[in-house]
Amino acid sequence: MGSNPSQQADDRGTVERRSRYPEYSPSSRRRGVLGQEVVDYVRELILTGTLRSGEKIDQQALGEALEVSRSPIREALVVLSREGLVELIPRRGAAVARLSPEDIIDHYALFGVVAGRAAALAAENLDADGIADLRAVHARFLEVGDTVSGGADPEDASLVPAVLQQLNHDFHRIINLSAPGRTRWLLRHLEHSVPTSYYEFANGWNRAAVDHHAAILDAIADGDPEGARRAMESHLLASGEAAAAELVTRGFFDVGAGPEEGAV
Amino acid sequence: MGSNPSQQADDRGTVERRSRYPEYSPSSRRRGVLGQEVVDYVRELILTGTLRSGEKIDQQALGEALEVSRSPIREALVVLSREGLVELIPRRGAAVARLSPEDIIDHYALFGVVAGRAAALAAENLDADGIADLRAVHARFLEVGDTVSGGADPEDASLVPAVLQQLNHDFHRIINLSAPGRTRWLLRHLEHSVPTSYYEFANGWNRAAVDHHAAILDAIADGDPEGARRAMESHLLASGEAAAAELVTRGFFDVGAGPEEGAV
DNA sequence: TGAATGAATAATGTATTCAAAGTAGTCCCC
DNA sequence: GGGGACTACTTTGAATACATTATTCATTCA
Repeated sequence: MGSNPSQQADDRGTVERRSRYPEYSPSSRRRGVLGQEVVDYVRELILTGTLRSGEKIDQQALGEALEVSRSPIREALVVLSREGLVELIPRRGAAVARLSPEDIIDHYALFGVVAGRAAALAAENLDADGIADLRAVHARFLEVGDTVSGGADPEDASLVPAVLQQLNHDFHRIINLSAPGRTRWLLRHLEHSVPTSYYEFANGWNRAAVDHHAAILDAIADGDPEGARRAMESHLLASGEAAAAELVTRGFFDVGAGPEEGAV
Repeated sequence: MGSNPSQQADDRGTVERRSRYPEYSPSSRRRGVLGQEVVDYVRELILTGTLRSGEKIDQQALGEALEVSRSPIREALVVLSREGLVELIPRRGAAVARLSPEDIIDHYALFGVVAGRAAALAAENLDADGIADLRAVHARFLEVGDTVSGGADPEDASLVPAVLQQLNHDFHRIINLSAPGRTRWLLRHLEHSVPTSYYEFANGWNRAAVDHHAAILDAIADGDPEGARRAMESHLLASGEAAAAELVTRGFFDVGAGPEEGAV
């Protein structure tokens, strides 16, 4: 039988004393996309703050936690380094990138100018159906937003952020669809490589988002590219400020530093 | 090639008595950066058109050509796929991305909005020294540009594109330096992942570039962020059109032998 | 006492091996 | 003669093995 991959992690008795990496249950592990799976896992750890800024990433330990070899781990780290979430230093391994609040704000500003281009194009090209879709999403967005500020059932309220998140995503997606392929490609990357989605709608600032979206929608419906661009840019600038502030309060930027510096 | 800016060669100044020993840079193959070497090699092949659009990339053959194993090859392909130069299909391998002229134009437009942001910031923040540097580079640019149109020594003229290329790079670099880190990071990526630098100054359109640069310079010197942004955007839009046209004439977009393709 | 040196240890980068999925080509059946 | 299924070969993705470099830690010398 030789080397069976499943016999590598038979030592279940060995409680992971040093495992910094949460357990991972492979939903359905397909060959050929293992690296992508690792990317998603590590990105989640970084964006949620489980792995701290500057913290070293141990390839072997990570591989053991996910029960994969170092090959896909390595590929994943390369991907994340290209996203700017991981710093890769030759012969010295990988560490979580040290992002500052300014980086987050800058990132959103970039997001803004690119999404602004998409919005301008949408103002020029979006057809009646698209605008109708946009209106529908926005109406629902406004509705759910009012629910939360109207002191609704708290049990219900816990779901609100996720719903808003989804609606927000839909709103932007409709706009972005009228942009050319390369622009959409860049927007996807910019969206994924920042701890955006996790916190944007956790607090009350979605009220501002509603107003911003309204302005964007109006400009697009009016066929006003320049107005749409400006509205989208300022929307994301404000989002960036809010996100950075939120991340500060969550200690996202606290440095986890290198080895043996856990205390204090 | 020579472009190995060594990531972030920052704070090396910490005391270090040993720092007086000269650095030894092995011209031979350094371990630890093989992947990067492969990236540069393959990117060159793609951007110069040696590898055609859609052409399949054979990992093993590539590894034999470079005398490395498939591990660094694989990492390199992941990097290139994130740059959008290579298409990676699970279980089916890698192929040169199928870029269209529209993609190139779109890419330059993106470059434009991001570089436009940098230019706007430069108009706000660039100090007198920076503006002086910018003027100096531009003057030299203009001078060399006149040389070529003034029917200079043809032997000399063959060097002109490279010089213009360098001056162009310097011009933009000065501007970009006043942008925050994340913006510079994105600009670097946008610059590298397109067959820009190889052809931009091969023909006479540098005359247009001179005018554009002049407009950008004026706006920055005047402290006019919006004007600088617009000038930079239209500069890169024009550059994109020119680059796409040039690439068409060079057959860059001709489809090579891929899976179920070509076969005249 | 403290820095420098060198061995021991750990982790990284690269090569190699192995299993599974893809591809091509042939043969058989209709 | 054409189409589908089967087999043999190729190539990929992942695991393991190996070589080299970083790091740690104890020891020595100033």
